[in-house]
Amino acid sequence: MASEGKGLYPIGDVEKKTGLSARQIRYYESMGLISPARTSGGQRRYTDGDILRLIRIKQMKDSGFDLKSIKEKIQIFERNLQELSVDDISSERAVLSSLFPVSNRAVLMKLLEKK
DNA sequence: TTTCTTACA
DNA sequence: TGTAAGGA
Repeated sequence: MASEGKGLYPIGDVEKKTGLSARQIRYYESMGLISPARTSGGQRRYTDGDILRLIRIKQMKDSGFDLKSIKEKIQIFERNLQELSVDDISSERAVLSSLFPVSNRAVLMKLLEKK
């Protein structure tokens, strides 16, 4: 990739890593699903977390969910994630890096639970 | 060359 | 969602 190892990637790298078009990535940002950083020149810079988030969005999109549903799910997921105690999960990274793992099905259900 | 915004034969 | 235009 153009910026391997830095931890921040331009949109071209994100297209390759997520399989989403730059058009879609920018559109999702306008819809409030992601908030990438900007360089002084105005170019977007995505973190690994942003990319993981986009991959989850793509999976839900491919599963037939509309953007509205996806946005709600992610907001619920992340709001609940902040409220989870260390008793439920080993670490936040473990959850973020695992795209709906079967081994953590119970925790996943808890994260997606509507409050 | 890559990315950005705006706009739609 | 894709793509063209025009600038950075």
